[in-house]
Amino acid sequence: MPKPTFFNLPKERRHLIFRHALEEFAQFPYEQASLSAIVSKANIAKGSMYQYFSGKKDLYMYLITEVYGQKREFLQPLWEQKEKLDFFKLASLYYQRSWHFARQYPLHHRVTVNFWDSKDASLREEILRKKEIRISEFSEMLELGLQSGAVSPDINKDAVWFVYHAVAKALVDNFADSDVNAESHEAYIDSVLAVLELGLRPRKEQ
Amino acid sequence: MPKPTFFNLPKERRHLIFRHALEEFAQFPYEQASLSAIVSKANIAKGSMYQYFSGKKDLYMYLITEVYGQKREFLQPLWEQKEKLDFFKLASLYYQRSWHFARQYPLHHRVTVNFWDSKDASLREEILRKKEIRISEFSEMLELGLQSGAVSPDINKDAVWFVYHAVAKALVDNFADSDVNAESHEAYIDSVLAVLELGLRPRKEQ
DNA sequence: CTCCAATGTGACTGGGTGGTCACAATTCCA
DNA sequence: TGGAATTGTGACCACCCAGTCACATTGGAG
Repeated sequence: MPKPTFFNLPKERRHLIFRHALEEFAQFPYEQASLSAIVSKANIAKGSMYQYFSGKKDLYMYLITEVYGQKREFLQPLWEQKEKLDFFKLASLYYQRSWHFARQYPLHHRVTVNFWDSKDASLREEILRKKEIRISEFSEMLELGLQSGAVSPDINKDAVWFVYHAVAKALVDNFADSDVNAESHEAYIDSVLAVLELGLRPRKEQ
Repeated sequence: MPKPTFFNLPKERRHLIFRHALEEFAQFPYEQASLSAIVSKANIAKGSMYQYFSGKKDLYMYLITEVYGQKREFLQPLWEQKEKLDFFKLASLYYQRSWHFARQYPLHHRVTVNFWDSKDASLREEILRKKEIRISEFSEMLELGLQSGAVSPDINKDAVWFVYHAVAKALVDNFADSDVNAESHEAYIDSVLAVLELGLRPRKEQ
């Protein structure tokens, strides 16, 4: 939690700090990121930083909540359509939009990736908390798919979550910084999701 | 490449170094791992290390090739059966065995995970090289599946590779250190692979 | 204008890092 | 046994880090 002093700051100064923290933690995982580098690039005295935050981890956690908050806002519109669309269409939109977020805010994206990959023990619980949220959102989506009959009732739900989570992570991680053009990557995302939808075994129907 | 001196060493001393390097690089990614910690735990003078290796990265690359060599040996027997088994059976065996490797040699496994996740520019090319190898092995497997008719010809091959790679990575990474019992995790692996085989959409046949 | 609280500052501390080097110990062969 | 080549050593260097603290600056209320 930032100290009260931080919130008294003019918003441009808060922005300055946010921007440079974002850059540093996008480039390096928590342990390798350097507070000294942040203050030096932002032209802020080291001591000032410690008037705003109790330490490196405090700054980091502030950044993380801010970044995830913005990501949530970005994805929000999608959830409002969840009743109207079938599972596969919703999944497609969801992962398309996640990729667009990564594309539009590459620094935010890299921060979340570094955070997610972090092995630091004291960060694990926060990571697990966020994972729980994702699981429950996905479960809700999947449940709707099952009820509507779009998704086969024979499958193992945990396994489905696992597969989608793994694939989505790879889909976003691996292409955020590549210079593929948007339409072709959107098509690629859909062809990956088609594999999950139809399976590898040939289908006799249709 | 280690210096000649290293290979003149009695093998128990080489083992000593290997063991402690393994532990350190299993626990920390390259940048965070400490050469000082390795020499101190192994009771070896810092200077000696620099008689064996030209630096930290040299030691690391030696460790990486060693670890991947051992993993390759471990998975070798599987490839000899590739002509006899169908795609899905082979995939199951392959990922089962990968998991067993991670289970049996957790330190080796963690080293490979840290290596794979590394963002260091000078390590990237080595990572890409290893990725190419995996891709070509998998493509071979998939081609056999297509020829035998076990795999639908309508799918996008790149997308299939992508999906399997992502899922396999998650499957091994996330459960290597958990204390699940072996049989139940083997079953879980198969249920995840079943999702990929059959797809989420209900099948009318059967 | 005065005074005091809030904010800004950067030299400094203690600790860690990879890498070096002058020298000591050992090994091996003539 | 002598002497050269190989191997072992740890104090030391320059650098970087998170965090501290005594002090300077600012700004607003009375």
